Amino acid sequence: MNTNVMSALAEPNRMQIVELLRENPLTVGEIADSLQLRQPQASKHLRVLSEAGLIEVQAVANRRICKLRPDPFKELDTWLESYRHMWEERYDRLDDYLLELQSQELDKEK
Amino acid sequence: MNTNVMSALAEPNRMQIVELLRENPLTVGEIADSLQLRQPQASKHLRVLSEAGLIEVQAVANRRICKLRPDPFKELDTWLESYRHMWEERYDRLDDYLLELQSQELDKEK
DNA sequence: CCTAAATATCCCTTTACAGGAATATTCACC
DNA sequence: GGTGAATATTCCTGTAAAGGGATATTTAGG
Repeated sequence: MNTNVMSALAEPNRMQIVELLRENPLTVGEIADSLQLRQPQASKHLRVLSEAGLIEVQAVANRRICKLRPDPFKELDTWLESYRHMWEERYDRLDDYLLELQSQELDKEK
Repeated sequence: MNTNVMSALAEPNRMQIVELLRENPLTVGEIADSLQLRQPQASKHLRVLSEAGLIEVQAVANRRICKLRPDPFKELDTWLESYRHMWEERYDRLDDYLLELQSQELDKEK
């Protein structure tokens, strides 16, 4: 899985930006206002989100409209797919593992 | 969404540990070997994963068996749910937003 | 008890990154 | 062309976190 996406989302302000943009696209200024960020910090966070492919930015006059890109979310969803069996089926291979460890011990006896 | 989980997964080695543990539980030493990590670094990464709730550790003699916990993955899945409409339905409210911006302009005219 | 294996912790150094403040850039509009 | 609004960029500083190395801790086994 792409850790760039993860680190982009690991910063609380950026996570909030993403959750804001879930509703609808917003300009840089609107984002800064909503989250009580200074404009330069908002711009910096948006750049990180953009480089991670999480948002795309469209210039309209002297504003930039930011909107989410579906791709990284799709990828996250696909990635999660391989973990879903953990809770969808019974999944606790710990017992098996303990047995396996034990048999390794037996092997060493020889 | 919990950014602790995100930052835990943002570190490439920890992401690899998680993907390793998807297969089956493993001891600290096995993880270190698999990923060519020195044992102290492996322990440190595992502590971070543990504090984020991503793994649980069970002591068996002088080994620690690490296994994934489903909860954070479930939460991630739930969180993703609210983004799924982006690709499952047609979702491009940019046009709407541009119209909205325009009408704000018109308001200013007065 | 003593030893070796498995693991955790500590200290140190380096690096990445977030925030603050100032400044540069771009654009619409008069 | 000059002005102000929206945004980007730069520089600086502090801090958190990762890796390396050494050491402490726990446990089984002789």
